[in-house]
Amino acid sequence: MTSEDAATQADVLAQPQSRAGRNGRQAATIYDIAKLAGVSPSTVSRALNKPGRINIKTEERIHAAAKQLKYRLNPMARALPTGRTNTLGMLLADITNPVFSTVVRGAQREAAERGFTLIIAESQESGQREVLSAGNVLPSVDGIILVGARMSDEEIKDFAEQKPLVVINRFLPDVETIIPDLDPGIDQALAHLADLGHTSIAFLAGPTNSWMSGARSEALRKHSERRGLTLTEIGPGVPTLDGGRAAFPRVVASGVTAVVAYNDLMAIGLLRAAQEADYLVPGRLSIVGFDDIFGSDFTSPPLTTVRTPLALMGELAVRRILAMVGSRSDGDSPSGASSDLVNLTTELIIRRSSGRAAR
Amino acid sequence: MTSEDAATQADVLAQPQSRAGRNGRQAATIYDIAKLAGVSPSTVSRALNKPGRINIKTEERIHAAAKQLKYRLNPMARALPTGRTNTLGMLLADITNPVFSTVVRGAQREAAERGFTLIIAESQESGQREVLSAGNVLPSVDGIILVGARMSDEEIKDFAEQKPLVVINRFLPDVETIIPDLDPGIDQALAHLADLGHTSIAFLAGPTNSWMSGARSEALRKHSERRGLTLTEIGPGVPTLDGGRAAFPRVVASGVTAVVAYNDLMAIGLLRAAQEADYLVPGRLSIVGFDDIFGSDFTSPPLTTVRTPLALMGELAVRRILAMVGSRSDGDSPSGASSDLVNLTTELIIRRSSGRAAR
DNA sequence: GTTAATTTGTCAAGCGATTGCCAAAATGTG
DNA sequence: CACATTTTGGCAATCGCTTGACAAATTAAC
Repeated sequence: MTSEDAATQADVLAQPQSRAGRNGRQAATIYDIAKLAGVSPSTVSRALNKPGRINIKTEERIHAAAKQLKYRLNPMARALPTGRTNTLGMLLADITNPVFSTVVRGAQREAAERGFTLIIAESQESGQREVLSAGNVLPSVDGIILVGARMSDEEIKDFAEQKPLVVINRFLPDVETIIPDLDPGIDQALAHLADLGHTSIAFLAGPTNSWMSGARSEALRKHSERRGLTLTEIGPGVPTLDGGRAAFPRVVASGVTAVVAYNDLMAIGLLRAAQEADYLVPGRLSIVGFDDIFGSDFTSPPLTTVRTPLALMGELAVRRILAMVGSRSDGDSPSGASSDLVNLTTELIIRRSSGRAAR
Repeated sequence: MTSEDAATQADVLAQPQSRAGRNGRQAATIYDIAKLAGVSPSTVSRALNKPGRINIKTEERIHAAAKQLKYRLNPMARALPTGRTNTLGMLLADITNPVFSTVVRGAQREAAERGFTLIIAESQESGQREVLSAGNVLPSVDGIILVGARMSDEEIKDFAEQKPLVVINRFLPDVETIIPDLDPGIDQALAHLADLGHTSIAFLAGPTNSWMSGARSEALRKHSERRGLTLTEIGPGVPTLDGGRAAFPRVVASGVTAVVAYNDLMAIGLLRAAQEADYLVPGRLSIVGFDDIFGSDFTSPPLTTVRTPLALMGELAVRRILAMVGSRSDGDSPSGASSDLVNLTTELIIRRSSGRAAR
């Protein structure tokens, strides 16, 4: 056995264990291209990434070879030396909730447009699971978007130190956040309710660990005081149809004529409970939701709700992250990334679940 | 200086390492652990992946070091030598459609449970864009799930040769597919309609490039013939609320007393158009949808629809892919992966958009 | 025609894991 | 106590791509 034979055999052994198993014609690498085009791999890499760095003719030859071999860059392999994965992670509290699907949609489209891939993970409303998931995706993404984070401020900050991170629907000092301006929508809602003669209203709160529920409660309190309305808080409750449903008895007991729910899901749940109890909406009870999710205009009566620019928020989150990622290496765009040309405002959508107050 | 001192000092040295840019204390690697534990990197790798392969005491020491450094495995780095990414790609025709969100939910949960990550991409109902996305995610996933694929059979097969692939809601020979059994639901729907005195019904078709639309049309035709019902097909149309809305005039013109729509979105759109035109549902027109998406029971009247086990299908898709991935290397589970203990059946959910036929 | 400046492409060292092969250490056997 | 086994851990190559440093080739300048 000559040494060449030995090499050959070693070579054979080194082959990735019969990777052509059940399926899998092997993907072409830059080495294959290099061989075909008669250049070195590094030249291929340059031809593909730094147009102009090498001779135009070889560049063309390389591109041709790449096409011929149906070359596809391996993102994992690229990620190793560069540290950039071109992937973003999005953590949702609950995929089931249409609110989140809308945010995902906005984010996904924006990410795709910028050539980024979106990974999604769900925490199922648990802070613990959230920390876990975040940790899991962390190494494989360039940035993380938290939607309705359930973990603690410290935990979030901890992650924010490791990778660019933006939080949707929750405020945190020193962390990029995306929060719509609640004031216009809430003010309109309260004005609308006051116009209809309501003087005593209730807020159907969401989970305690939801920052946004607190914010809505707060804003509601502020504006109702200003308008001289009485505000009762019912809850906390789970932010789902069932959560809204379950609150119905307490709503009735509270004696209010109007309810603003933490979100549309709860509003709709409440609405249905009311209907099942032949409790007229809006005759005896006006209901206002939050977010204007898909389907909130299907109900009967269609839901009056404070619309939140969900898709836009997802989009914006991606843009922010990308700005952070970029400025990390390029040091290019002056850090004024947070300057929003976009205005994240809320507005009241009046439909028919709100009406004149019963007396 | 004893070796313990050395370890301690190594500990100190292992700190910050100044690579911190704008953010980013550097993630610990197995090399860091190795240094801290006083072993070689390969030993660390073994300790972490092949419990029992090394001495229990060193293994413990390594685990302690890993915890101390908050070690997190880098999936990219692992993917390179192993070829396995622990990531699955899911391609949707349209994220906006609640049908798809439900499938995503099922898939995401199952994937998470099995320790896999889900990447999602959207083709926005375009075959071209779909091929592109598929190609893009291909190198970074262990398998691909296509939901409502819009690309050609050949293109799908092409991808199927490169990576494990399963297709939801579309049939293709020689490719793993997940398709619910339409017969029970459709038969029930037709029986229900016939019972109510309808003799002439219409199918509101979806896009031509949707295999599922064809399948539903086909099954409808088969069962209505058997029952002696007249079936008209209206369409094709876009599978959205607007698509359903747009079809209203043609439905009226066709003179049928009942319509089965390609999906709930179209059904709901049609329903709303009818209401706006004061065309009574179900008084003058009965409407049956498909899928039972979120919100289809919110409408008024609530939608009668053929339910599809969407979440289950997503879940199953993940299980299938995982079985394929597994059998590729392990050669473990006998290829009877396709044996479904699960039954993917459809059933009619009777609500109030269907009623006695007008004559 | 010689030297300086510029282009173009190759070398080789990583990135963070995994793994076959082998040597040293520990254990068992007669 | 010498020798055969089994454990345990390290070496080094590899996955596919990027990139700083440098040499060869080409072009420009004098």
